[in-house]
Amino acid sequence: MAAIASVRSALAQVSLLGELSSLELDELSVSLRRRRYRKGEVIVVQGEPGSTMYLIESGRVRIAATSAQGKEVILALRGPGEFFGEMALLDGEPRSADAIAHEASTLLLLERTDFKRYLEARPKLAIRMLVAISRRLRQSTRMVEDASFLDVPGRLARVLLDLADSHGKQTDQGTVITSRLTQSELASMVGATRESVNKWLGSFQRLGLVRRDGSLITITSLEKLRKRI
Amino acid sequence: MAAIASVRSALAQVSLLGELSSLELDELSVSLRRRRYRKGEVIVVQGEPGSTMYLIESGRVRIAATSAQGKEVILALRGPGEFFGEMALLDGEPRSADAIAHEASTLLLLERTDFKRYLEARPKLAIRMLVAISRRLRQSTRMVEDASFLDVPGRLARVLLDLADSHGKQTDQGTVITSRLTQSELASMVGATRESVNKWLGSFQRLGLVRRDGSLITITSLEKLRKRI
DNA sequence: CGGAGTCTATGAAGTGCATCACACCTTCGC
DNA sequence: GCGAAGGTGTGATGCACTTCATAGACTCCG
Repeated sequence: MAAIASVRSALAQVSLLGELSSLELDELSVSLRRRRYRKGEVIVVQGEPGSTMYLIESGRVRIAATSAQGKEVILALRGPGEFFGEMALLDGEPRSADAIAHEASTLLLLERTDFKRYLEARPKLAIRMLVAISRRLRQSTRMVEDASFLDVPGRLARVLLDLADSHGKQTDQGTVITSRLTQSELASMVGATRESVNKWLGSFQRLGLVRRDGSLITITSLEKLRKRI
Repeated sequence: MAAIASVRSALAQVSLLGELSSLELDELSVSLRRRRYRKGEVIVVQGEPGSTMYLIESGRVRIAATSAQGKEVILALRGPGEFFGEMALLDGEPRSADAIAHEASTLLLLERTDFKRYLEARPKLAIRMLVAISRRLRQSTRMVEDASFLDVPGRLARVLLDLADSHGKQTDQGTVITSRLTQSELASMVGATRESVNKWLGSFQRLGLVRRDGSLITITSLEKLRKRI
């Protein structure tokens, strides 16, 4: 179990924009364990039973699923202040996806029994979680819509805009996507092949919608890219 | 406002397999309004603000989204005992999809203020909702996976099996899908064209996986169909 | 009843995207 | 600093699925 003071200070920077308030985290902090994960380390694997929920203190975690043929879909990238692994804990079903440390990360672990206890005692916390999960459901439904309404360039534009939103930083050049992503990873988010993503990224660049320096992508015009959806 | 006694009796049949327990519904019943919808009537439209949550007393409701080009995706079919419309209410965002009465239905309406009040006072209810929404999220992520892992026949098999699960009735012939669905509607659930669904349904029938009498589909072997995914 | 509207069936042609193949480039560990 | 591994760039070929076209069957209600 992590020392309360250190957890609390760690949470200070997490809680501002996070999915749980600092007050709620303070209360939880006694039950939290902290653990570091190296880049690429597997945190949770699809299909296994799970009794732990994870809070991201620092780093990034990739939520993904792998097909029988070894193809991967990236369902979400989660960053500091966000949580994951709550579903298996709530409905008792096996883990619905894999979670992998996308970069070196430190996570705070909360066990089912503690979680349930807090949840029952604190209606506000439960409502907070309801709101957070609602948002996820909303995002997930939009992905379903996009899969059937949009073609590859449209879905790519969407993914880039979403990344700009969640992992973007304003600069004079435009909005930089701070998470470094390979084209293969982008492809797994888009639901397309690496080759297609490569082709369309090139096209977007030629149209002046994005700029690329190495693997770093900058969106020069969010507006124009939005029209490309 | 519906009379308490009548609502309670109506809820009796709803609550057994439903997403909320009969106790919870009893408490809610004073705040519920009841309303009938004709087949095809629009209950909620995507993009509008919403402050009402709906409980299905009887009938079926189709949750769907429509693209700019007029194409429709059916995200879910909900039946007696299930609810919908809770998301806009929880996170305050506009409605994420349309809701249309798939057949003549009677719904119980709950307003945001009442909903929030109950939720804050009753942690058990909040947890119950968390579980229900978790399950939805799980289903939604699986749809995202399927969209990228499976081809049309695979997705069709999946949809048929899901329907057998949620709207199926065991008979000597196999599992009958009780909701009458046109091939166009099936196509909107599968994420394919009506023509493709037609073709593959035919193929499934020739292989002895399903049987069709008019628009009624019977799955003769769940096992074999599962292998076809 | 009959005819309009909707649903099913099926085949021919077109296309967006995956697959395959290969060259080049970058990065990082020994 | 060099070799291996992983990432990028780009064309050639194939195919799953859509689109388009057309005909017949069902159904419902005036």
